[in-house]
Amino acid sequence: MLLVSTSGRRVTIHDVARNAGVSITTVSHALNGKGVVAEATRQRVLDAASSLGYSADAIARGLRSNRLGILGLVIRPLDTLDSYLPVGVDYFVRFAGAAAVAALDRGFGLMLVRDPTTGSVPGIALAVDGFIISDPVGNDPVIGLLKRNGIPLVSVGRDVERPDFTDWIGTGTVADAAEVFAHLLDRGARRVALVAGTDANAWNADSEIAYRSWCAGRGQKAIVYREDERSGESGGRIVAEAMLQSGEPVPDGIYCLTGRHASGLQARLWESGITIPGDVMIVAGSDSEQTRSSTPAITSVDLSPEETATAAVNFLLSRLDGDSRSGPPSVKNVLRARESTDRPVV
Amino acid sequence: MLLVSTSGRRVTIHDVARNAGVSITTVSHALNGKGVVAEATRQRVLDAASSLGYSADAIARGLRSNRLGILGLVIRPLDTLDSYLPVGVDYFVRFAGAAAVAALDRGFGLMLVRDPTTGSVPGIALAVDGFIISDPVGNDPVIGLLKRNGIPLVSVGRDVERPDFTDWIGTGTVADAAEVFAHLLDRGARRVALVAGTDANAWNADSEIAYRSWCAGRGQKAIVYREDERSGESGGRIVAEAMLQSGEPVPDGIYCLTGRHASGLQARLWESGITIPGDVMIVAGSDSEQTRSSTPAITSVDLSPEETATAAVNFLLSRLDGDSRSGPPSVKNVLRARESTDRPVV
DNA sequence: CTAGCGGAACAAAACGTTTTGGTCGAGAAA
DNA sequence: TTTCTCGACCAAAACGTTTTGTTCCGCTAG
Repeated sequence: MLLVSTSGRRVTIHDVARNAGVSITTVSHALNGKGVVAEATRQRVLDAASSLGYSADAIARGLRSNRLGILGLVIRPLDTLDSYLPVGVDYFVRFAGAAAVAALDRGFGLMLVRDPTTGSVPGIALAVDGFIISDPVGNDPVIGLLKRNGIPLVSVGRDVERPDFTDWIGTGTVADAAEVFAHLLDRGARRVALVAGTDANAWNADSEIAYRSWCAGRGQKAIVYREDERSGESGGRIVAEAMLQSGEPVPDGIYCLTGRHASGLQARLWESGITIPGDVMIVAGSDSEQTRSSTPAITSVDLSPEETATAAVNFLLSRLDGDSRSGPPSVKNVLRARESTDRPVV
Repeated sequence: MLLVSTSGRRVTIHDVARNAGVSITTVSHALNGKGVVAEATRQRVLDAASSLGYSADAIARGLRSNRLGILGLVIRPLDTLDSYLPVGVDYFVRFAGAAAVAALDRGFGLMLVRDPTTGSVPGIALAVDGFIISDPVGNDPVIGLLKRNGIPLVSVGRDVERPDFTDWIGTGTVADAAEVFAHLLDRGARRVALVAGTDANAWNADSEIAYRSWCAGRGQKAIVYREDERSGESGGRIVAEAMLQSGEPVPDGIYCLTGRHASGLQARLWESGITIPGDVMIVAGSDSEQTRSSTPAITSVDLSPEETATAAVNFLLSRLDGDSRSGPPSVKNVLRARESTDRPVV
């Protein structure tokens, strides 16, 4: 005997119950392994469920158990723009994509959300199970909003002005910087400059801190340029211009965080007769299509977006499971050496 | 008098009702403009709601009205890869980002979903209000699955093997091709080749159709190369190699759909002493960081991801509103002329 | 023989909405 | 006066689950 669902409607737990000749309670228990059901009954329920193609309605389940099965993702650097123009797109699409995959693998969906503090947020945005905030700015209002609403969250990169918030994943910024400086030093650089962005996030802040302390340790004067992330290659050219006009000798090693800046910077220096890596070596802080395809190709830090995203998802889910002990995972990035620093080690 | 919510719990419609001294029915009606409520009462309810900071629970609403407030997005070309490696990242991140923004603006969230036909899908994926499928493959199983489940969907680019499915947004593929060929012809190309990808989507298929019919119209022999999208720049080099080895003269105009192929193709030709645009002109079918930053910069079709995504969201939402008349919007792309075709018009 | 226990099942409550189908008056039409 | 209509409001059902509390029954310990 096979009673099909009552009508053309979605097949519900009631249909399964009727089919298996038990109550809906028993069905729920059998399917979720909750109560105590006889093995024979359990089998009967399972059979009925699968033959009917039943799967529990996620919304109804969400209503009852306050678990929707969705994670929210806010990529803050993309919020500072009017449109989602390609600023370090390479990194962010890989990050978002990998986060989606990791979430899916764990049975969750991933919802892309724009800054939920501006204007009206779809109510659904605050109904998700937890949030990942990528690269929060200082004292980030998004973190404030979510905390106020009691929504679990985890960030990628710390909030530099919120020391009490510790649920963030380090992105190896300081270690990366150290590796870059060592790389440049090994190849003979003696006057290393830093080109940072202007967003108030941990990447910029911590890179600069690492740089200054490295300078201090070597007795070198710190040379720091800052340029808006959004300005892209032309911003890199502006920095190059500033270096050329500064009256000081051009640095012989440059750590330029943003890939697009690095590309423009290199192009401009090249045009003014400076050879790379002969006269100046350049390292970009974020590997991208651009640093790979520049001529010469630019040595870059591969920020491991896939690993970072997966770690972020796992970290958030462990928090959701009530595990508040486990510390944040740490991700190891790797420096991709290319022609822009292709000099013999001294 | 201000009665606060009963406890530390979420503030519900009951709290608002109690505060305003009306029934929850009236609150619901007042807030949604549904029934008929006296203006004074409506005000009272609105005040109570805002003073309590009430907003309806999206999940409960979803359960009752079968509207979750989420749109699903599946970017098919990203599914053919193991990881979300940067294949035309430029286009897709802009597309996904713009879709998220457009959805948010209309009060919806955007959920990123991987191919829901493989493995177990989170139930929530099938609970969303509608789907956007970007660049479906022929007879796409994802479209099949969604249709079977009665979930509204819209695709970007048609399913080439599903002529009965008409809810797709054209991406101007044929018009783009025509413009490209005219551009090349105007600048003296007489032997134009097409380099397509291998994915079974409309972009590849329709571009080739347009190309062959253009060839037929001019009595030119069609020269078509196909190369896996995933192979990136090295794939472009492989095609260049094939052209050089073919025994035939190298084409004097090349329409290469994938940006990364175009970049590698150009580099390889250049290395073998062929000048661009002098000997060969190249046009890429998809504008990207790469085509912009190649040397020489490559003339490309700007696929207008922002406009396309916005159109897709609007189209889907109009379908959700039950408007089945309005045809799909059409998006106009623009050809960005650069150095790779910088020859005088003959 | 009876009280107690525990396995197996179920009825009903709960989650927070929206919607259906009322009730209750007051004024208009007959 | 009676009947209708309509504005204003509300009680209860419904959405599809999960969870709580209960019942039933057979068995064992006393």
